[in-house]
Amino acid sequence: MSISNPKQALYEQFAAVAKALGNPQRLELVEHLAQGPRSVDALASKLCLPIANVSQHLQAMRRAGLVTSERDGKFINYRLADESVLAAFAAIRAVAERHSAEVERVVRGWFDQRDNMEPVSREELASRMNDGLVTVIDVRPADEFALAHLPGAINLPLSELESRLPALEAGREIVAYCRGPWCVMSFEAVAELRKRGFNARRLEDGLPEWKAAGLDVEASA
Amino acid sequence: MSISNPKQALYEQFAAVAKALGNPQRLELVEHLAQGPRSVDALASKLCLPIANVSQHLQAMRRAGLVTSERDGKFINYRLADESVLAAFAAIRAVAERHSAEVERVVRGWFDQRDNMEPVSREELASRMNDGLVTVIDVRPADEFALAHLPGAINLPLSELESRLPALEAGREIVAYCRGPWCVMSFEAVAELRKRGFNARRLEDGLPEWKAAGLDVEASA
DNA sequence: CCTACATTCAATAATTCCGTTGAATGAACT
DNA sequence: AGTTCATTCAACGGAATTATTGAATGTAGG
Repeated sequence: MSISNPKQALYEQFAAVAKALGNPQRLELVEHLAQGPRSVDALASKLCLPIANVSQHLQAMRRAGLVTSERDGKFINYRLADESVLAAFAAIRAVAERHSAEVERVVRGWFDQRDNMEPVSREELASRMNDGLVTVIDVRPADEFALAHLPGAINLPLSELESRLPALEAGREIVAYCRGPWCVMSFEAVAELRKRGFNARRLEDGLPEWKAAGLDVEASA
Repeated sequence: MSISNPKQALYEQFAAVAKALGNPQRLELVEHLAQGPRSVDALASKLCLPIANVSQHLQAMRRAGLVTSERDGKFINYRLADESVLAAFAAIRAVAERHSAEVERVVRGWFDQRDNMEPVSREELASRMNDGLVTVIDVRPADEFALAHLPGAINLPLSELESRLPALEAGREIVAYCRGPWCVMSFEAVAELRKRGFNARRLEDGLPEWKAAGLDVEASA
């Protein structure tokens, strides 16, 4: 940790950032924070982890400059430091996608039939939405939906999907999305919907990427 | 390492990639490999590290899918797996640049005067080169220069810079580049040239970024 | 002031990571 | 076959990371 050599000091800074991203739990925290600011407590219950554990991870990420925190009454809200953090996450994901047979394997585990599991791109969805050709469902929990969602999307949390299936118009194309490209909820939703005979596909990305691309989002009152 | 939960399995894959980048020495290896394929031995002597150490780092990176290796006679050449690795490195660098006061501090250590230390962008340099207005110097060691360099650049390794200064036309604008945006050699070169009264600036990026942008490179015979 | 509650801190143990050492492998050359 | 040389392997110790526990801090509200 000596600062003698400036070149080494630089690499250590860069490595510190990568190291802060080098943990599955912290990556999951990033994905949740990409939906919007959250308190330690809220994150802990989403991830089903001890609060102290989450707190420490968040502090580690703060030290590396990934997140910032702000007190709000009794709570402390963490948020992503800036868009570059999400970009870094995406870049790492891209490396993993190209290499890792494991990633492929996981995805295939969801779909026996690999045909037409291709996700819908942002651009494609945006144009279909304009034409009113598609029902967009947001499978995230209601609280995340309330903060921001795609315009016109209906909230159908995974836990309630089965019971609320009758509300969906059969035959109409359905596109499901959730937190991000590898958030498993939309995979599960599409698998479930297909099993029931719906014409369902997945949005390639999640809400954060949609927002980052400068497209409109809606918020509930 | 259990594969029970697919969501967790994904995050672990992603984390593994980030972890492989989360070490200063490995990042330096990435930067060198970005110049072109190298043997373990060549990398070890560039970084001044024990060979076994470098070998292990490279194997860790190979496990994470960052590099691939190929035997060539007695040597084993490692190379970056694909461009996405360099993109991930750049993304991490970007996070560090936004946050880290330390990064700022290091850069300022080189320049007392902060004015006109702004780097030249790729686009700007490309157009000036077309107009023949600028002398481009490549301050990397001769072997790296030989593999690939900017068209028309002259090789002036940092170690020989002082002795070969007379070869430079005074008054003409000089742009120096090296391995990448934070490779310190070009910082040092510019500082030295300025001290001698030359009108010198740094290219914002290094050779790998130039190549990745699809611009032309030259190679020596 | 006292309580409730969100968060952080401190201390611990289990695990993993890192660098070093010296031996083993494997290809090229004599 | 035997030698040389690049690389890898195996094993060790020290350092850092991680999850867990329980206590401490600090804010809000009665």
